[in-house]
Formats: sequence, structure tokens, C-alpha cells
Amino acid sequence: MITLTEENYIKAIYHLSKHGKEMVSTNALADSMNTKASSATDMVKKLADKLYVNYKKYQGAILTETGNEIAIGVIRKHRLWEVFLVDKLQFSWDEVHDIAEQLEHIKSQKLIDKLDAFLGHPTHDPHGDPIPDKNGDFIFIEKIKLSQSQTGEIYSCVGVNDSSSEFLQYLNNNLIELGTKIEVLHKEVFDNSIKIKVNGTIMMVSSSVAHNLYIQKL
Amino acid sequence: MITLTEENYIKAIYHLSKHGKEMVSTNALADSMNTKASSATDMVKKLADKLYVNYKKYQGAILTETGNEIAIGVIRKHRLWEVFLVDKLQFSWDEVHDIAEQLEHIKSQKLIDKLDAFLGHPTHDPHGDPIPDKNGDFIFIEKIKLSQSQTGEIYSCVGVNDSSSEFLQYLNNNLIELGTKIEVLHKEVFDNSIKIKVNGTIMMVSSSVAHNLYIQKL
DNA sequence: AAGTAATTTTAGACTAATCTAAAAATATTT
DNA sequence: AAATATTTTTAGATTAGTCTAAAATTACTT
Ligand SMILES: [Mn+2]
Ligand SMILES: [Mn+2]
Ligand SMILES: [Mn+2]
Ligand SMILES: [Mn+2]
Repeated sequence: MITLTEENYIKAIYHLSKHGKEMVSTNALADSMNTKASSATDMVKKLADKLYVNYKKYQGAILTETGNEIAIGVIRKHRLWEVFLVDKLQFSWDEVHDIAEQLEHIKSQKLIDKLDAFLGHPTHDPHGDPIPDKNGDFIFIEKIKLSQSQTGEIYSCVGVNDSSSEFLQYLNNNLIELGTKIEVLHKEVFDNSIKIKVNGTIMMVSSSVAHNLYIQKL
Repeated sequence: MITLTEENYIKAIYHLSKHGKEMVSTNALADSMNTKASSATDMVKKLADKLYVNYKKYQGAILTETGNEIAIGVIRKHRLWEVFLVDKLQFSWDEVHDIAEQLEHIKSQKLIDKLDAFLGHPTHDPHGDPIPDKNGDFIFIEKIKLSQSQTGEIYSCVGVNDSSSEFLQYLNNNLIELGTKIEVLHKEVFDNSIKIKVNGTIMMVSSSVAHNLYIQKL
């Protein structure tokens, strides 16, 4: 039996290793889990015992095939619950992460299958992230960061890199949501800020914003 | 912060004390929690430290006002989730208990308020048990056990005392559900079995079944 | 190639929840 | 009112997850 904490570590390793296939240092893991390095080391050893990761002292950890499947299963649940919260319960996209963080650990295959059907087999969560299907496959759409955009082009907002409520509320305040059209007017070389037109309004966004907004050329 | 385990113990104390106001022995508590008496004693001490129960050595424990509110909150969540599972996800009433046992621990007041609204503020769960409202009040309907019925009368099934999947499946197999009409034809004095007519079919039910089925006179 | 700095692991301790076995208290029987 | 049986608590361990502080290893600089 896998514990809630183990699931959270495995998910963190998955994300830190960029979709599952590079070594993650115990320090990076500890940071992302808000624990200390010694705790991460202990956990990584336990996960290695259970064959969820391959771990070499001082080298870091990487998910095994089993570990990867667990990670994807948890992510699937997380994102499906997020869709439920937004589509069915009318939560705003900036409120759902913490609740999904809990719901993702509910254990029942039948529940997640039925939830998936109830939601109409969604392919993306409210933040534009792809939802793995029952087999763990997910749709890959090619998207770039706003920071990689070209002046003069028009894009559509398709996702966020940072789904913290702070960033999402910033987007709310500026009426940017999934599907919003963004025209790139000017890229400032000095500080990498970008002048864009959104909903008819011209605004400057910081480099930090530009790095956290995913777009697609229209 | 209250832990999941504490919530489960508090809920067990609530149920064992018959809606919150008589002493519960550590042995009874251990039985209901599938642990040993020593574990129950330890937990009851901790709950007493946190002021969720009053505990006197060798006498048992009883919920405080705070403890009672916690218990009712957990029960509210449990039963609302059960309604969700049956009404929205098409689960059968015999499948939902274990999943609700997990879901009842999700922490978000806003979630439960929105879920309640989404479900149309249901007053009873799929097993006929009343759902406490936001203030912890619940509708009390006078119901009796089938074992207390009178020969010749017609009743409606309004709930179950035992919501184990075994018992619920027994009812499924005999086409008895909430709202089903039950006519009492004969009460056997020898073994307390009862002859009833359900959906046009005459059948005998054991004393044990009769003690676990709640009915209301029509 | 040392020497210093940063990262990572180990050692030892703590809390939460559990167990077994023994001791203490209460309840029941003679 | 003893003696016996039952219930309940205590004592001491165990596992999961965490921490601090110290030791070991690796990485970076002269
Ligand atoms: Mn989580
Ligand atoms: Mn998301
Ligand atoms: Mn529970
Ligand atoms: Mn129920």
C-alpha cells in the first residue's frame, strides 16, 4: 500500500524530472516538498526499497516504470478533480489547486472512471494542462511561452506554467483566461517585458509573467 | 489541526454514544475502530487533551460541544459525498460507503457548501440517513424497525440500520429500496421472522433483516 | 592539485498511531 | 467479603515522517 506522502513525493519527482526521465536531486525534491534534504533522502531511500525510483547516493533519484505510472495516475486524478471543481461546482481556476491536492489521493479506480465519464472525458484541466487518459497517455499540444513569442503575431492563451493562485488572480484581474487572444506589439530588450493587446486593451507584462503564460500561434 | 484518524475516532464516539451524549468505553471504541483497547485509550487521552472529549479513567469518554460539532461536520460531508456518488456518478447505494469514508476528510468549507448546493441541498443520504445542514441541524423523521411493525399494516422503507454492502446487496437482490412499499402479513413468534409482501411478491425475512430495516407507516 | 564551498547523507531525536504483554481497576460470582 | 473474571490502563516497542546538527562526498576556485 502506497501512502499519501509517498504519492506526493513521487508526483514531485515526476514534475522535477521534466515528465519523468532525468535524475532529481534530494535538495530539489526537499525544496519542492517544503521539507529538509534529510527528509527527502530518507523518503527517496524508501521509494527505492519499494521499487518506485532508482536512487544512487549523491546522484539523485529517477522514477521507475512503476513510479511513473503512479505519478501519472495521481496527476490524472488531480486534473480530473480540478475540472469537476470548476465545471460542476463553479470554482474559479485559482481556487482549485489545494483542494485537488487532497482529492488526488482518494483511492478508487471506479470513482475516477465514473468521474471521468461524468465530466465528458476532458482532455485538459482548467489551467490548460493535459489530462492523462486511462492508459496514461496524454495529448501533447505544442505550445510556447509568451516570452518566446514574435512581435506582430497573434496568439491564443493555452495554459500557465505557474498555477499559483497569485498568478492566476493576476490573470483574472487582467481578463486573461484560456482561449484569450493576445497580440504581441513589442518586446522590450532592456528588461524582457512585453507589450501586448488583450481584449482591446494595451498592457505591459513583465518577463516573469511572460515566462509563465503558455500560448499558441493562431 | 485535527488529523484524519482523530476525525474517525470522534465520529465513532459520536455513533457509539447514540448521537453524542452517553459515555463510550475504550473497548467499544477499539472494537468499532478495529484497533486494540490500548490504542483507543491513547487516542482518547489525546482527544481529551485537545478538548474534543471528556474522559475519566475507567469510565469512558464523551464528546464535548466542540467534539460534537466536529463529528456532525464529518457526518455531513460523508453523507453529502454519498449523495454525489449515487445521484451524479451513478454508483449503487451499496458501493459508496468506503469511498465516502475517504472523501469525508477533505478539508474545504467552500467545497462542501458548493457540493451541497450542487446536489440541491439534500436532506437524506442514499441509505435514508439525515444530512445535517450547515448549522449542524438535521431533520428527524420518526421511523421504526421492521421488527416493530404491526401485522396487516403497510409501510414504506425509509432507511437501513446496517449500511454494509452485504446487507444492501441483499436488499438489491430482493428489490427493496428506499420508498419501497412493504406489507406486513405475519410475524412469526418462534424465530421473529416476518412474512411480507414486496412488489407483489411474498417473502420471509429473518429477524436480523427485520432489525436492520427502517420503515414508516403509510 | 589543494583548499574551500556547496551538496548530500548519516546520526540521533521527536510526534502520531499502532501493537503486545503486564499491571491495575472494576465487575461478577461464590 | 473473598475470589475470580473482565475491563481498562500502562509500559515498552515499532513504523512513518519529520527535524537539527554533524559528517561525508562532490563541485568549484584558486
Ligand atoms: Mn497531494
Ligand atoms: Mn491544474
Ligand atoms: Mn473516514
Ligand atoms: Mn450513508
